Amino acid sequence: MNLPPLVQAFVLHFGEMGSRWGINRTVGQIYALLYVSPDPLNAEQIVDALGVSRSNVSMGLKELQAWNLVLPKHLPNDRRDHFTTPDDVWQILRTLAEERKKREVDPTLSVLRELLMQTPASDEERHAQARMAEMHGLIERVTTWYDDVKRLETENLVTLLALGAKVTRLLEAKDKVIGLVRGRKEAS
Amino acid sequence: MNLPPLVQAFVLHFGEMGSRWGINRTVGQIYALLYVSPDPLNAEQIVDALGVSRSNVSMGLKELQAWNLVLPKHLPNDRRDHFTTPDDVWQILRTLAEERKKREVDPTLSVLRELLMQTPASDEERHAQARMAEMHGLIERVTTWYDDVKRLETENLVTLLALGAKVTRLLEAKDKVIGLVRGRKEAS
DNA sequence: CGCCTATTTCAGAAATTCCTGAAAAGACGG
DNA sequence: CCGTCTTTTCAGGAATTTCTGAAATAGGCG
Repeated sequence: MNLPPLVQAFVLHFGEMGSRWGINRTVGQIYALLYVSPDPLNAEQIVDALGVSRSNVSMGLKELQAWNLVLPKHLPNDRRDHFTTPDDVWQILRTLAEERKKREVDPTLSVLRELLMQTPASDEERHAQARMAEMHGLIERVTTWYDDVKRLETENLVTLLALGAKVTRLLEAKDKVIGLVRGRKEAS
Repeated sequence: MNLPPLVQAFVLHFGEMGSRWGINRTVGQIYALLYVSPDPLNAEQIVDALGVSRSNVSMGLKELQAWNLVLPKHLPNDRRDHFTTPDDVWQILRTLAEERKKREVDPTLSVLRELLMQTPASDEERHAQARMAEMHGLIERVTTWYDDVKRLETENLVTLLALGAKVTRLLEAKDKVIGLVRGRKEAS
């Protein structure tokens, strides 16, 4: 690996974190490299920068494209594929949230729904199903909230986050706040 | 494995999802089993239910306790340790969020801070550092919001989630809403 | 088409993670 | 402090994941 120290430290960190994030070291490193790179890179440049095999880079890029975290970009007068990460970090956050939800939450939600349809055959199953219903209810509430929030423009998302703290404090005097929102809604 | 069909399906699913969630199959299965079990279980019962080795269960329970997802519970007249998951799913969500942040976000935040302190030695490093600053800013905003929200009582958290959608829509007419909140704050 | 360059596939090697059985350590009552 | 029951540790085997090099495929261009 032959990179400026700052870039190298960043790339190595992403490689190490890879396993905690459900990707492998090479994929983490490729993403980090593309993220900080001023221009799109081709596979050969990634091989040189990271010192891994060409085929490993090919597979890594494929996976990153499946995650929508890396895009192919064609340069004029160059047959080779070049790759970049999207510039906008807020868009990256949205993509990440969406993909992780798809992989980590949706399958469970679907299994829960299926199991909740079945008729319990014993007290033990009845209790288990009640617990599954609690879990299902929780996930539904959170994902419903997420489905709303994910549509926000970046500007509004930032505002919502910044506001979050304040809304939070107001909620501690809940009745008052609910009255306020109701009143406002009727007035508008 | 000898479990009622509903429970077994749930347990097997958690086992399969384990790898996507950064835990191994056995750990996922143990958690699922304890989650739907009406009473605390001891290690031997888990071994019987899942058909894995005693030592594997011991290690799995240790890991789940490190995640604060499983608690030891002592039954009277029984020397063996028994284990449960906390009942309240909202508390489970908080724990999960906290632990994942600790493992998946905090180390990166700390590396980013460190790298942002350094003086770039080239244009390439300057650009890389600017990108790291963008990432750092994003994570800070999100975690600041999270730090606020995580303190909420369950009741208020549920309200915030349910409200989320509505706040969202109001934000599309941002100036108006900001005026509203400012006005309210001054009035209170 | 034939040639050249770029990319993907894939079998198996390498590395890592997971799991087990055996042994050690711990905990308690007698 | 001994015997019994329980839990933990850990070396090494099993399983899985990752990575590589070689071969196959693809995609122009003349």
